[in-house]
Parts: sequence; C-alpha cells; structure tokens
Amino acid sequence: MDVDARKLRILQAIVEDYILSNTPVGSRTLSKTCGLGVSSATIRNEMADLTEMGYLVQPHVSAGRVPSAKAYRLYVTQLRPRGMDEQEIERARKAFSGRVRDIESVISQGASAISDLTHYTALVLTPRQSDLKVRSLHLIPVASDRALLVIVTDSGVIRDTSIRVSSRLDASALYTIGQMLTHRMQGLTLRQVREMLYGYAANSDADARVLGGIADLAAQMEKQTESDRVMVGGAHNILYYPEYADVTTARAFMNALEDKSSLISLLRRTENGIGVMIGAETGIEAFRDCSVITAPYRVGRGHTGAIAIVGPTRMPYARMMDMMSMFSQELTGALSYKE
Amino acid sequence: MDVDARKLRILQAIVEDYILSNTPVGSRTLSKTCGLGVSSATIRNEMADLTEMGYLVQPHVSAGRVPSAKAYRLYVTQLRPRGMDEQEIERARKAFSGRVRDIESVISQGASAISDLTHYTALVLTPRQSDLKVRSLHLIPVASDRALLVIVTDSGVIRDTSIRVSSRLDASALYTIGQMLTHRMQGLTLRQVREMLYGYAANSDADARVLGGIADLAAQMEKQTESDRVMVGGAHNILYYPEYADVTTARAFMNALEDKSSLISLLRRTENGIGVMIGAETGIEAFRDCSVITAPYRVGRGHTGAIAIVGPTRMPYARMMDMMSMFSQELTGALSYKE
DNA sequence: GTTAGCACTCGCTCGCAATGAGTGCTAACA
DNA sequence: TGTTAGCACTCATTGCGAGCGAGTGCTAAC
Repeated sequence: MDVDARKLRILQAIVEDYILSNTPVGSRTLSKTCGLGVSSATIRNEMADLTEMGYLVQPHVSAGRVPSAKAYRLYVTQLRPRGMDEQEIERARKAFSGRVRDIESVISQGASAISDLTHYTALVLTPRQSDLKVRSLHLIPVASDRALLVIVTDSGVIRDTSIRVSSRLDASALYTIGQMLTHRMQGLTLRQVREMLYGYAANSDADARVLGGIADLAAQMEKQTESDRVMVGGAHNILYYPEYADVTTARAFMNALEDKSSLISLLRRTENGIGVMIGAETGIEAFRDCSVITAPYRVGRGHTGAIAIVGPTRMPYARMMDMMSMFSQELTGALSYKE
Repeated sequence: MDVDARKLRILQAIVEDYILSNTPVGSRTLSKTCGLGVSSATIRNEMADLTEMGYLVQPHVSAGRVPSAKAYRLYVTQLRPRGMDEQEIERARKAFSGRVRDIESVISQGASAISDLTHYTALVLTPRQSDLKVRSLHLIPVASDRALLVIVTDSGVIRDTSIRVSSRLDASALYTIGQMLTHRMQGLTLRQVREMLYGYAANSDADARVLGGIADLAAQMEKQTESDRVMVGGAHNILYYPEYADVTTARAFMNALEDKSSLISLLRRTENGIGVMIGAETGIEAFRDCSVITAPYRVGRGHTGAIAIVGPTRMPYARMMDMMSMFSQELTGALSYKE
C-alpha cells in the first residue's frame, strides 16, 4: 500500500488541523475542511489505511486521529505549505537585527531574541574556538596586580580574561609584553597558545616569572575555547503550550535544557541548511514529543555555530523554518567582519 | 490582646510545620509537636485568637491553619530559629566561590550559581556604572575597520565595546590614540565620557574624523551604564514547589521575571544588610505569594549591586538569610581588587 | 485556665449514569 | 471497484450524590 495523492492530501489536512487545534481530528470535520468533496466514510477508510501505515495514531478508539512523528516527517520533507510572507519575514528581520549586532550580543542576546520572535525555546551554540588563529595579544592594566588579557583572532573573535600579574609592571611594560607575546604567538591556534602557556607555567622560565597565574589562565582558556558553549533562551515559552500544562512534563523539559552537553551534541549535528529533528530523532528523552529546528551561522571564515528552536512536534514547520533561515542569514551577515 | 510567649511559640511551630509540609496545620498535630504539653483544645483556643489577630488563615472551616504574611513577618523579625551550621555554610561557600570570581562571572554565572545552591529563583543586579571614574582607555585592532574599546574604571570594572574605526589606522596608531584618550579622560566619570563622545560626534572635530561611529558607541555606553542590569537564574526552580503546580500561576511568575524594570526597582530597595520582603511587600502582583530575600554586594569602593532569591512565602528564612549573607560577603570579597 | 467530649462543617474521593464524539462494519449504490 | 448512508459500539468526559475524615467551635466539667 502506498501513499497516493489523496492520502497525502488528507494527511496534510490532519497535520495542519492538529497543529492549530491540538485536538484529535475526526473524519467528519475533515471531510468538510480537506476540500476533496468526499464523505466522511471515505475519509474514514483512508484514515484507517494511514493508521495502519503508522502515520496516524488514535489516543483511544472513539477519538479522532493524531499525526505521528512519521507523519510530521513526511509533512516536512514532502510538503511545503505556506510559510511566512515577505512582510512578516521583514518585520521579524528588523526586530532581530536590532538586537543582535556582534558576537557578544549573539551570546548574550541571541537566544532571547530568537525565543521572543518565535515563541519557542531557543538555543544558541557558539562555535568551538580552539582552532581560531591568534592575530594579536594585548595586556591592559586593570588594578595594581590585575591585567586584562585580550586575544584577537583571525575571525575577529575576542577572548578576554582577567589575570593576575606582578605588581611591578606598569602600563607600558604590559604593552611591551603584549607586543612580545603577539610576536611570538601570532598565527598559532588558541589551542597551541594554551599548550605554550602550560609549558611556561611548568618550566618557569623568564616569562613565567613576569606573569603570575599562567596555569590558571591556560585552564580558563581551555574551558572557554575547547568546549562549545550553548545558551538557552525563553525556556518559559514552553508553558504556553497545552502539551506542557502538566508541571512534571514541564519540569522534565526544563531539566533537559540544563544538561548542556546533550544540547551541544544535539546542535553539533547541524548541517548546512535548515534542519528539522522530530520527536525521537532528537535523541533526547525529554524531547520525545518535541521538534527541533536548527540552522547554522558562520563567524568569520569557516567557523560555524548553530541556532535552534525547540517546541512541541505540533509546530508550524514552514513558518518556523523560514524564520530560522532568516536568522541564520542575519547572524552570518552581522558576524562577518570585512577583512 | 497581645501575642504572649505561648502564642509566639505556637505561631512558630505552625510556621515551621507549614514550611516543611505545605499543608494546613491542625490543633492535634500541633499539641504533639510544639512541646508545650497542653491539649489540642487549648491550642485551638490560642489558634482562634491568632486567627482573629490576622496571623493565621483558614482555607476553609474544617481545615487547619495557614500562616499569613503577617505571621511570616513576625517570624522573621522576632524569631531567629536555627539557620545553617558552619559545615553547610562552608560547603556552599566553596561551591559558590568556585563559580564566581570576577565581575564578568558575576554577570554571566552569578544568578545560576545562587539559584543552584538555594533551589530558588535568583536575581542579580549589577551596579549602575555611570558614576565610575575612568582610569584608562585602550583601543585594540580587531579587523581592518574594527577596534575594541576597553575602558578601565576605578573599580577595576571594564566596559568593552566593539566599534568601527577608520581602516587607515594600524595597531600603533590606535595605541597612541588610546593613550591620548586616556590622558584626556582620566578621572572623568563614564557619564562625562559619554557626554564628551556625543560632543565629538556633533562637532566633528579632528578626533571625530579619526574615529567612526562615535555616536553609536556613546549610545551603547549609555544603554549599558545608565540603567542597572538584572540577571535572572533558575527560573525553573519554581516548578518544584507545589504552590506553582498550576501552569497559569507558574506562567504569571515567569512573566513577572521578564519585566526587568520592576525587578530593578525591587532590587534597588536593597539596603545594607539582608532584607526580607514578604508577599505584598514586594510590590509585584505575581509575587503576592512569594518572599524575596535580598543582599547587597560592593564592587570596588562604594558602588553596590544586589542579589536576591525569590520563592514561595513558605521558605526556610533563617537558612536562606544565612546563605544570602554568605553570598554577599563572598561577592564583595571577590570583587574588591586591591588598589 | 485547661481539658474532654461532641456536634458540625466541608473539601476530597469514589462510583455510577448520562452524554456525545468518533469509529468500524455492512450493505446498498454508481 | 470505489463511494456512501446507516447503525451498533466504544470510551473519555462530565455531573452528581454518598461516604469519609480531618479539623473546628462550643460547652461543661475539672
């Protein structure tokens, strides 16, 4: 038995009805809304077939049908119903670009901007930074025994860390040391710089005596650069969906958002275009009834991060995919400095 | 009718029982637990008095009593039952100081550290920074037409912003400009610096031609420094309290957390020591059944921020006040650089 | 002032019947 | 062979009333 055109049409009508209503769809209403001009009995026959094929589920025998994950999958891959019109997109684009301008605001604002505009929970993955190449290093005096170390990389991305320094060093001495460090480390990756710092700390040569707390610094760099970082925004949006009216369910969802490492591995799977993971495809138990829409963004050349929204599988996919696609473009545009 | 010692003792027992059980407290259980050695009938008489005086509320006539906000207020101000012992405090202190080291981590980590350790929702108010005095300014080349402006203030607090600059300027030119700016602006407040930048942008004198996007920068500084900023952490903790098992209530709570300006005015009321606001005292409708415990922290000299936790009025006040007091000390310690 | 006793209140739970939306099946129809 | 009307059947949901029990207020005795 295959899914012919009529079955597809019925399935589409069911999915779209369910997305709006969140109640099982019955054959009678369907015969009126799907526009095929056939009676409810015919629809019933088709629905029985679709149920047998695993596209539909009935909560209980005398209820209507609910689309399964398989149905959403078919819906997303085979059908491309109305997304957002130009006006809507443009309005959202403006709202978004007003809030996210540079890499810092992506990290601090990105997730909440996306969640505000989509009304879903948003995730932002910052790209792993240990492969970035160092362009220059700078030491800026902050207090008598503290300096700010600023690392500029080839993507314009900046890592800054406050470190302890010998109190004998004044501003110009620190500037000179910065120049020296730049000279020595230019072109190396952040990972190599880190290894070098570990080396200094261990060997305690001239530079190690000048800079205190180098091991600390290297460790902190490792933490900040080696693992991707993920930001969550708008977690409370989930409370607006009746699927999560039960506190236990909502709690499980929120807890899943706390487990950063699983979110990171979820977002690492982001590929070039817009990605959609439905239900179990997410690989996260608490997201069994959720869908995740992912999109990549580029920082500088080649280093990619990812954004995502998470919400009930009952989601206006086309609209949200349009949204995410737009965010992806906007971010990449905002973050690519001209060289 | 006044609150004599026995009434106080009974009230205390009710509050503490209710904090643990979250169920109305009856006279029978109370006669056993309060340790007065009187019968339930006697307790009932006293409870009737306390109800009349507004310290107790009965949800319905055949239920036990529930402490009112007035009761919690009396409990907090007059009674000081067991807080945390030294060991507990010490363990929490370690966990906290491991996560919050400098002003940046207070902003990014503070709220979630506090919420993790208390299991309540945490708020962190960063101090207004426009009164800080500038110590030095630095320009660091990031890309051909971008530089990082770092402002070091007398509290060691750093404001950094990415700005557009003329592409004709190389690293050493930017360094020189930084020195010049430092020379000119040292000792001024951030507010004065901002005004000066606005002036440059308007008059378009020599320096304005050198630096592009000055007005942008000034506006951004204004936004970042003029208004206090507030961070929220662990909002989902509220879902663990049965008082918020209803999604509508939880949603109202979460929405209140989105209204930053009312949170700011809540936290601005923080005074020198640990503050406790109970129910309507918070002035926020959604926090009518919540209590807020606030504590100040100092950054450098004199500039104060505030931390707070928000949770159901049924809260182990003494323990939480101990906690907040410790956080306050730790933060102030971690953020006061030696001069 | 304290306590035992007792009638009373009222939220909560459980079982039961009525309701109604929706199904599957069958037989007739085009 | 596909479509449709008709009909018996299922089952979640709702409303209702009885029974339960925790807890109270009051009264009378200590």
